[in-house]
Amino acid sequence: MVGQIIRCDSCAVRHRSVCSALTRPEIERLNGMAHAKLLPPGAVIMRDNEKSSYFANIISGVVKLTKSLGDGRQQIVGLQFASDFLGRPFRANSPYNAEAVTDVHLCTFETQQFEKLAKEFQDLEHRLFEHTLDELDAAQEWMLLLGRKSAEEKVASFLVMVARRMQSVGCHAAGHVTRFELPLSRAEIADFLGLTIETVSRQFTRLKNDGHIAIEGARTVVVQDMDRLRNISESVDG
Amino acid sequence: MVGQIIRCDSCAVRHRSVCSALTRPEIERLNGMAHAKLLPPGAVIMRDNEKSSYFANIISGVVKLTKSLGDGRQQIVGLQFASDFLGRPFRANSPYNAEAVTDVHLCTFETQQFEKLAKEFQDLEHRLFEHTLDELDAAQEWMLLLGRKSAEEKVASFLVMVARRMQSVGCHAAGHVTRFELPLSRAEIADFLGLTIETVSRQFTRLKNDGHIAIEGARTVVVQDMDRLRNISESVDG
DNA sequence: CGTTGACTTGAACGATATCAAACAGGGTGG
DNA sequence: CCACCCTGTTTGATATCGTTCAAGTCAACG
Repeated sequence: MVGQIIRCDSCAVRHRSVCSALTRPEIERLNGMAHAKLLPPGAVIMRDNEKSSYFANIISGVVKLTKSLGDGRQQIVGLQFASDFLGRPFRANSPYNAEAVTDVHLCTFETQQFEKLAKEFQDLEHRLFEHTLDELDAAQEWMLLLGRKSAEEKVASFLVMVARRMQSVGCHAAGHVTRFELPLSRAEIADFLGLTIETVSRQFTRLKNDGHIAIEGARTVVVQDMDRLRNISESVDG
Repeated sequence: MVGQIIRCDSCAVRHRSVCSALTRPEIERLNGMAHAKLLPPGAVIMRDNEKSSYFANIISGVVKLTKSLGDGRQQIVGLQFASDFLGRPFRANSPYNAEAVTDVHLCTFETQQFEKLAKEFQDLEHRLFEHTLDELDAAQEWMLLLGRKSAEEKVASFLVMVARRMQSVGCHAAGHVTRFELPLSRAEIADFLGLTIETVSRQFTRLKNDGHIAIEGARTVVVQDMDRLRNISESVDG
């Protein structure tokens, strides 16, 4: 699980992650403090209110960030994909649980070393800042969804978001059809949208019956018309 | 409305705002580029998706950040109080509307000048970063509320949050009683909690009938037992 | 006073939750 | 290879919470 030293040169997200802020000599330095980690689905990466000993870039896979109420109700407050950064710099404790959703490939850095590096190279801290701003944008967009959208709009929004962030497997050139795998189970989608499993399922079959999507074995979705789906997600018309 | 040059020395939030990161010579420089603004309730400060020409520290008052759907449904995605910072550094357009809720006293900075200053003084950018992290924490906490809490829990959470951020007017020393003015109307509270005006009103009278709070003329609330209210807001018990 | 706007209260409705059962696919042991 | 279970998903029936629609109250103000 805890792997060997990373080679930044051959890193899949070298130019998309926070590392892209670093110059040649700086990346060498980072190289020396990076460790690979391969986690199975369900593996806990960070725990709410507890100190985490490392930060990480996601090389591949999907990570969910969750918060819970005392009685077990849960809410996913963020989904992180390849090239995203995990962990709160300059904070003692994690404000949420982080858990691998798929197989996840991480590139980890010991917190103190990394924060020191961030202080030293302003561009790195700036990149972290930019990433945090993106997270804030996403969070506030999701607040609008959670507070004001109907179940159908929520599910449509979710599909649009996933389609945007997952690599599309189907024929992209041939037109507007897009096929992709859902990284989340129905239960996780429910936790993301503030709904129950049953309601999520019903909305999927509704979208299917209305001809907006096709479903292949619960996890694969084919969007017939992405613009139409986007309209549903924002309730542009009936 | 657009006022004169600010005197940082006598500023009420000098040591709590992002300015606290600045040393003597730096603050002098900021002093030169600051302009006071006094806005009435309802005044629009920034508009979703539009460029804003200035950043601002809130000297006094409350500002709401909102996002809307095409058909008018609205969600408050952030509340900003005295010493908070307004505006998204390093972003072309505002991701939300910002509107004065009360009379608001702002200390504004022209965007380009200010971003230049942030680039120059790393501590200032770092302070902005910290503030953004706080905003993200608040946003994710609110996602849990919007997605998973009942109407009663939402209203209780709102009261706890306001009590924490507004200056308490009542007797604080005498025990657990706390009296404060709500900065938001029922309609605004509804937009903040993802509820309707009617539901908010009903939950207020419920909390009142159950003896958890007293209400004086719609805008003033007296919390009888803050811990009890906090328990309701997190559903610690029945 | 009469009007206005913010808030509260009531009754009926509807969207989503809850409870319960059926279904489907994948893995295991016989 | 099949029967069986296990888990995730779908579907159905009913309940509930919050919304919607409609009055009604109250204080501020002209």
